[in-house]
Amino acid sequence: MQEDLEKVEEARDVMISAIAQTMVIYGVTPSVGRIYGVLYFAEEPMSLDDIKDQVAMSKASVSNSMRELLETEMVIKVWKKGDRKDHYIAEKDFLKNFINFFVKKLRQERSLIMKANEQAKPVLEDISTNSTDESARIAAKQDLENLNNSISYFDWTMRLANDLENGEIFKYYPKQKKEK
Amino acid sequence: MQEDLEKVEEARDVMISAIAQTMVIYGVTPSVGRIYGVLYFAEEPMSLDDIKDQVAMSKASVSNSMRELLETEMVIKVWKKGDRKDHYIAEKDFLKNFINFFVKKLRQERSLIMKANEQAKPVLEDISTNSTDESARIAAKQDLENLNNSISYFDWTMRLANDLENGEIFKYYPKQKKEK
DNA sequence: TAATTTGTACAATAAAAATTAAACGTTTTG
DNA sequence: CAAAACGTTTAATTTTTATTGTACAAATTA
Repeated sequence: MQEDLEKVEEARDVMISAIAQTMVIYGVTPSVGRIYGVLYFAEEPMSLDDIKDQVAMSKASVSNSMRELLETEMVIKVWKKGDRKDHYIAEKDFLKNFINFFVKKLRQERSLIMKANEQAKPVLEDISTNSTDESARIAAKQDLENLNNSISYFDWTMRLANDLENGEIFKYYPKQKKEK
Repeated sequence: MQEDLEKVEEARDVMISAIAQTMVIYGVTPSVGRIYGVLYFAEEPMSLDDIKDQVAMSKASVSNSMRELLETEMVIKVWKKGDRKDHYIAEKDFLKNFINFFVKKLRQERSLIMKANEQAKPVLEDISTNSTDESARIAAKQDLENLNNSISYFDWTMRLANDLENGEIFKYYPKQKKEK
């Protein structure tokens, strides 16, 4: 059957679209998602030009997208002997991708808020104990409490992030569903 | 001290900016983040107009932002007796917000991919067993394997999402850091 | 019931982001 | 060493997204 290969291609396109849309949910551009999808189904490493042809984008765009995918480690670069071009393959382990992506966000979040907290905390502590303005004292105390709550939130997310990263989480949530 | 209140205001602004930036990481617009930040530090429920004045945006914009914040349950609507306007307060529990947001994304992701899988699976199964075209059979088999891997990925994320939602996760990752 | 107030919908505008074409610096090849 | 091949950078363009002003419907008030 000549058309069977085409049918497989069609099925792949459906799945590639779904993968791209999924990635859009998490904030990447549709093009980046599409490229990852194409690489996901590629039977062998693809060069920039291979990808460019398949997704019909400019080389510059593909190059930028690849940088993003490499940064998040959803794609890795490989060398093909005898070929000067860079080649790329998709990291197919969704769980690994998910964890990479997610841990990065959690750390970024913590870093942002903690930086602000460190700036605000001494000011608020000073005012909450020393100010002669009662309303300022009250406001400062309230804010300090919120601030401390946020710290314990990060304590929690960091425990989660660490266990996601080092695999401890799989003690509680094993990868393999029990067969029956 | 007259200026102490101003210092508290400044400290709040720093933290509001950090909160907004954090939310941007997770894909919301800076304006939405800013509004949440303002509500986070509000001492009482605020009306649309209150918010509009404080963030210097159009009423339409604030209204749209509120819809988004209500959908993700980061903000809730409350009624103030004797006032016709709607009033809003921020859900301050970061952990709750995080879980809400996150579980939603995981479910959305699963739904998208599963829909594509359901479309592709029967086609691929047919080809992989019945096709007379060997290369099509091989490709289809390969794709089916990937597809099954993705299903077990979702099995995992759904176990996690459910436990996040129903609080079981706190058995393994308790909220309170042990005091010492 | 007419006049106000409130929140939202909608079309138009403004702002931001992604995409491209062209130029550039490196590296490789002949 | 000159020419060609790669991949990236840059500035300009296109596309997308967010924001606004205006108009509207529903509810309230006088």
